[in-house]
Amino acid sequence: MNKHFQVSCNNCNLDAICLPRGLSADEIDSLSLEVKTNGMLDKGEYIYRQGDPFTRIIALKSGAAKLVNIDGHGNEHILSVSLPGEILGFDGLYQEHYNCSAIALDKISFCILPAENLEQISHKIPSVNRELFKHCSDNINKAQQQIISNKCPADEKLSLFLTGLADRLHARGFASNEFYLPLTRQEIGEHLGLTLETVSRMLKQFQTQELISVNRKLIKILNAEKLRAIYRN
Amino acid sequence: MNKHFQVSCNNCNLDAICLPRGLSADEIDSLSLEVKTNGMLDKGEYIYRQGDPFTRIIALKSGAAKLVNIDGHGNEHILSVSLPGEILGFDGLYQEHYNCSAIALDKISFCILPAENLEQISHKIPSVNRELFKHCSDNINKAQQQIISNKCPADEKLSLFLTGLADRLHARGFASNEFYLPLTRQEIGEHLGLTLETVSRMLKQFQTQELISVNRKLIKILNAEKLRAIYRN
DNA sequence: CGTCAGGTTGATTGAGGTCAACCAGCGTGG
DNA sequence: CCACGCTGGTTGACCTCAATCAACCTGACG
Repeated sequence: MNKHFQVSCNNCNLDAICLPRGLSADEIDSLSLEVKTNGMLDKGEYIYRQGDPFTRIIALKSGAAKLVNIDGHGNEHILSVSLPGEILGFDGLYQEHYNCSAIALDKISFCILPAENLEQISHKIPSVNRELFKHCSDNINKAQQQIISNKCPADEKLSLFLTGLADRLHARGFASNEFYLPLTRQEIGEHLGLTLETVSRMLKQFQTQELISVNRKLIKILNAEKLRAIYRN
Repeated sequence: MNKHFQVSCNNCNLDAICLPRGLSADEIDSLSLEVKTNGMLDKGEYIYRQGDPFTRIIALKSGAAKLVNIDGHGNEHILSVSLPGEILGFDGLYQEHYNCSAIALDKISFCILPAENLEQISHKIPSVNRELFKHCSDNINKAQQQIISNKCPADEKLSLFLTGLADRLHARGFASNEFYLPLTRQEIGEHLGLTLETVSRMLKQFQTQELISVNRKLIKILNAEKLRAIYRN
């Protein structure tokens, strides 16, 4: 029975968050056969590029990535930060070309669902189809939250960003009150619609309020309640 | 052969934009059997409500709708304005509850794809499955564009909003240089992240520059080129 | 040790929010 | 038919938050 010696869906520790969520053992087995599990990239490398033809859906296994769009003015926008268990690439389905670039923030590993297999997998395993839709819907929800949080003041933006990140890390079994944030101040700003100076000042402010402590890119949340409360006013 | 006397996918004038896009005649026939085509609502009525359990996907047939999310502060955010041929409701798939309310801006008519039929349709007609994914992806793309355009100055926001609307109307065969915008200044502001006063001032500015003319909610685009150029700086 | 990217801090400015007054159109009821 | 109130819209004065510009600091690395 031990057909798969590599780490794959059926022995992956992310099965509760990633595509296999809610699938039977048999279904996960079938899924595993279609998924390539050997994606690896170093920090700064591209998983896919804005404008590239759509060739695959990606499941992030370890590390983190950013989705970056370059607009008509040449300005970079970080649309989202992706964590292990999240599925990237749905943005490319509509126009058959990716709408943004996915770039590794860390050394990352990931699984690949080739576009040409998508239809048959969906057809063969209806529950995978359902999960793909759910992840797609999750992307819509996250983007909508992003739209909303982009309209609030700088301190609330940063509070939402940090607590949101902590929650997502927690859901994946990582430490959530102390984590390494693999983004520069510039990048945090590009994500939240702020300048790097404002990000720096807000982080300082949170530190003097003893809500967090910051050591370069290591963030420690000291008072999660009060940090969350910033958004609620 | 004339099995369907009601307006349905196989005799709908939106087939090139809506779900039937790219389907064969037979496939459209099968799809028609699963879709309820008799949705009707008056201005201000809810198609679905934020928090409601996910029960259906909606295809807007005529009129316009807004997607509204009410945030933790009680503030309304208009996530998008929907036009005929667009598919609403994917936001509810992930959590099995709608993430926002869909509200008629006009007298509208729409088609309904009941959630309980979704999986079997997708399975029976793979090309419908593909189209559903594409529309889902389109939603992601539009949300991402929204995130980006929310970061630019007020005049660029309004320019993007008006030209984007004109383009979408044009693609649906409507007049695109003169249209009725069924939103108050307040609502335009809630969509673009501006106050109603700023919206009013920007509309005025565009009028004095003779880019548009405004009569209450009737917008006439006088100089599309220059209007577009505002975004490009 | 010099260089350079990333980060902090301060001074100044400006776009857009806020507050407030006022106006236009419109349905209602005396 | 007009007075009334009400919603939506416009306009002006003022203020605030975060952008901008600039100087300087820090740690990593060749």
